[in-house]
Amino acid sequence: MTAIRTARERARAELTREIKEEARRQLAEVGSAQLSLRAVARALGMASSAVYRYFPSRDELLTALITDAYDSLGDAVEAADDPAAAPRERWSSLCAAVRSWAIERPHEYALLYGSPVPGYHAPPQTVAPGTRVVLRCALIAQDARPLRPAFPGPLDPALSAQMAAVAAATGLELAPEEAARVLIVWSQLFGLVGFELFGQFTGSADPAGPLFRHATDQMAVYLGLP
Amino acid sequence: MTAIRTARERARAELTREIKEEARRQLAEVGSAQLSLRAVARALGMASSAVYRYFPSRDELLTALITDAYDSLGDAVEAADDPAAAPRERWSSLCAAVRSWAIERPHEYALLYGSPVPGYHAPPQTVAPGTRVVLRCALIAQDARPLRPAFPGPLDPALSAQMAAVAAATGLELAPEEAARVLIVWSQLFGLVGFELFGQFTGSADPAGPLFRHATDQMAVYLGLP
DNA sequence: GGAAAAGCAAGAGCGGTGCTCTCTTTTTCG
DNA sequence: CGAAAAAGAGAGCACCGCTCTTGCTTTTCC
Repeated sequence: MTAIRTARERARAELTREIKEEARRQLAEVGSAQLSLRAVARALGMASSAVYRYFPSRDELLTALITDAYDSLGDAVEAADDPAAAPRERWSSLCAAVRSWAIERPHEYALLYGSPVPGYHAPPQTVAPGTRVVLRCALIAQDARPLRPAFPGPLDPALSAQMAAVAAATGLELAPEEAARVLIVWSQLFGLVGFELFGQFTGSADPAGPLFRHATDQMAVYLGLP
Repeated sequence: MTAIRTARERARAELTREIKEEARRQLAEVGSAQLSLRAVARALGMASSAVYRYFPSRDELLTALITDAYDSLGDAVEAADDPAAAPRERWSSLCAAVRSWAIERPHEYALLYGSPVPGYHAPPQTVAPGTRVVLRCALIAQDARPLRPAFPGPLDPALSAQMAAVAAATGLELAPEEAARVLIVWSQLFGLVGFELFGQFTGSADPAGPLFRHATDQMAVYLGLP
């Protein structure tokens, strides 16, 4: 967080914030691919070329929205998780928080977990905030150790090595098999949310709330939470 | 399938096919939101306005690509499923087929299961071909009955009613709890594939093949396949 | 304090897009 | 054959991302 010293810097920070705010508003209305820098500028009463002083391209603006969204989701998830609660409660709360966040901001969710925006490749700086949710999942699993045994079956050596590397890199105390379970339930969680948001459950589990709660309960059991 | 009688109708069908073909080619290169009707027309050596005689809008062209893609995926999945094989083999083959299909056509996969195309809402005619994969999942489960018991826990009455309605509508002989398990593993499957394609496993389960196989094996157990 | 440097807003302009309209040509069919 | 239907081509509209130039303001530094 760099300190703001001059009035110009203050104005710049303020306007940067306003641009993102307006962009988020339009994103919610028309979606990421229809998000127009010119329209944002118009809404803010400035020339379109002026916006380029703040974001060098439309993709850079989208990147800013992505990192903000990851942070917003991370905040929501971490706020919903009470480390003192029972492991299954923690897991249910996390899942519900992800789902609520997604339902309230479908377009932002799509920005994070839908198709990568066309022609756009996620820059490295979006990686760190993007891991907060899965880290929280892993933390819940770690705090709940020893986990109940999983389905039997040996772990592929390659997978085992990957999981050991992840645990080492993140400092988590999780056996490879446990880390794999975390990744599995994590992807399952977002598979469910994505399917609900993008209409795949239309006509079957519709509304998807009951299936979601049932599925997350089952995932807690699969994960081995006591 | 309406019969083609005149030369004009034949030419129309042929050109319709060529437009879709070229559009698919460009889709693979630049993604759905960058897909340009004008560029398609240019590649085909025709005026952009002429394409509108075949597809009244860009969205209609995308819809055609979507239904084609659903059919292509459905074909691949059904071709990969040998009803005479053991249930777990059937399930593994289905999962592998979905993954292969997706990896070979990431942009088409994104069109189906990524964010809905901006400003675009899936028209009803895409619903039917979109259910082929989940129907095949359900078929495998049905053929494998009796399924091994799931994790204990009562089913929410609302969910139970939804699942019973689905089973009735599709003619599947699946208990509500079993139908719910099918939906869960189905969404899990696409959660995994989507995460791999959209880069969420980058840095952890990377490459994602081992995790994918492990996860699908576990899902087969969860589903209760013998 | 005042000049130089840096930052900023605005406008014009380029090439691209989806889509519509009009005009001409080609094909079909009574 | 001739009318009607279908198809192609081109111009044009409004919008887009992005660049460049032109003035103006603020900051910086001597």
